[in-house]
Amino acid sequence: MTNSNSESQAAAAPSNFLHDMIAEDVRTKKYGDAVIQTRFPPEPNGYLHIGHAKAICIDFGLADEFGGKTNLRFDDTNPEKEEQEYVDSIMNDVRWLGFDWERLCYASDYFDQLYEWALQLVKAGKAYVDDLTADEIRQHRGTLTEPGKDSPYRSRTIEENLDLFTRMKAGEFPDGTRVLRAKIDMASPNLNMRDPVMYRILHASHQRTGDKWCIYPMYDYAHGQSDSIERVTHSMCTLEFTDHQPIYRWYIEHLGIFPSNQTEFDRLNITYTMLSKRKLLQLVQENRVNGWDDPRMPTLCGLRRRGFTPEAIRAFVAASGVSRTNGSTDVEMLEHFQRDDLNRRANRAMAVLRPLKLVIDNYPADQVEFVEAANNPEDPSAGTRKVPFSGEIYIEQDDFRETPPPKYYRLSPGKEVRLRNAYFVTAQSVVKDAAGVIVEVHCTYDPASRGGNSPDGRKVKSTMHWVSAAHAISAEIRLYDKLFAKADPYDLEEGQDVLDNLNANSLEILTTAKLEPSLATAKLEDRFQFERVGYFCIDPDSVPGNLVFNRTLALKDSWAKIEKKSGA
RNA sequence: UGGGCGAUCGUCUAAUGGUAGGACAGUGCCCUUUGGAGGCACUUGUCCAGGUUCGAAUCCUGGUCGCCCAGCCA
Repeated sequence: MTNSNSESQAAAAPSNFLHDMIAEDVRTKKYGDAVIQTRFPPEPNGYLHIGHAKAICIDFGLADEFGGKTNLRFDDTNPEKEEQEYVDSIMNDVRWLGFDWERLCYASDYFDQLYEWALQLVKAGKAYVDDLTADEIRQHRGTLTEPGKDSPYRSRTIEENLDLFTRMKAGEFPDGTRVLRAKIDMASPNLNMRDPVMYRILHASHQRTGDKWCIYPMYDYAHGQSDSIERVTHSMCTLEFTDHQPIYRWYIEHLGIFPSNQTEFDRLNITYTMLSKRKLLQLVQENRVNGWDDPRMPTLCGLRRRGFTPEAIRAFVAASGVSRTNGSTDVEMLEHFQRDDLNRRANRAMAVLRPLKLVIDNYPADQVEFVEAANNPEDPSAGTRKVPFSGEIYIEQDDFRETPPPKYYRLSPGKEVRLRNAYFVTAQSVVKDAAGVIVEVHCTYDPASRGGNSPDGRKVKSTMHWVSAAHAISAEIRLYDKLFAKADPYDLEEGQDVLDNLNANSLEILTTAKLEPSLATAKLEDRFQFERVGYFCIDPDSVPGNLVFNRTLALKDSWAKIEKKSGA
């Protein structure tokens, strides 16, 4: 690798407080000679979204930077919400994003150990079985401003606690009748320390442990110890867990086990985007979208189907940074990194989304020529292709105006433009239907301008894409817009729900598009730039002969901007 | 209103007592066989008030504002 490359890479690895912290821990040998160990700990109760991508990049990326390891650990302590389908999708999405784990782990792998440790805490008088109902526990917990009250069962003897907890495990009691609690401090200003529940009774079958257990550990009782078992040195999580850090440490200290350390960072928020797993599930269940992988979804599978690339997502995450502030990154930044990536990699093609017939009156009848077109002007190694041209072609309806507005450089009566890679044409007349709608434009071409240049040096202001009518293929085109109508989806009126801010026009399906014939062989995962239009990919709904393209993103459109300004 | 966390261009983020910088967005110009891409330029910021210091975004004090916590969810 060249010097300048490594320099630019060092510059690209942004300094942030997590990086600095680990660098310091390495410098001071906080963990001796042990390697840096991190983990990505999703609960398999939904699909991963772009917010998780940030956590993944942090957990895996930081470990990588310091020569460490990262485990993928499923936080599967709640059998009522978790499913194998989610486990599978999560593994798939992590790999797709470009990461591979050192070990695949499950919190449920540690259920036996966790139970032994619970026994240990009971024997030490640091945990007790509580017979209070959920409601009574809540009442005893106190409020933000008032301390809680001890449960009447808090002072049970160790023997009684041991007996009861053993019988909880043995399945002697129905769901919800008893819990095991840590004996900490009911007056703590931190509500998480007011005797947190360690185990609840749940006669539910677990997707991995089956019916072995009818008591399941709570997150707080499982997470830190799972980290400890895996000898995780740096346990990164999002800010809302900051208040849990004391309980994370309490269990580790009182059990005397490997001291993993938790550090929190800010969640990723993006404008016009909602990243609540619960609400995303609701969108799916209520069919407000077409599944978890609907291309409008911020899920990784949705973004993938939409045509987003792991490279762009990683670049976006790196650029948006990590801190401890609550903010919301402009969705334009995500779009920028995706366009940037696709601009360099995507082959070009011509496709007319909303066709208007253009007839070249002086073009020899029945003549067909093949013009050469660059596959990617950004990358000469992508080569060229031949595109059929004839006297009847389709152009974009937007590219013709009978009475052009100011600064409109495209085709209008008497105006000469270039057809990309082909000829100069001059509009002569229009044909309208009974309703007065233009159905056909007639023009003449300059045979000397083949390839797109006139030998006399004549300039044109505009270059337009086109598709030969006789050679065009048809395809369904799906255009996507933002899923939410408001930059902040949670900007709600009284009584409104976040789903009331859904953008009613987030999907538009075009069925009359005309595409250049080379696109007939497009395959899943192929990505294209339809010149002057946007980036597109093949949707899995495609079948040979009946192609479906998804628009990943539109190209930036400075004409639309001009038009909007003059219209406003 | 108890506790915790935070506050730097419109947005995200650097600067770790010593020139407030980058990216996105925006604006203007140049260039262009994509009104794409690219190039150049410009604009805008340290929450407030005091203090320490030769010097403060950074340290101190006091405010203000925002986020999180009262699941047998994670």
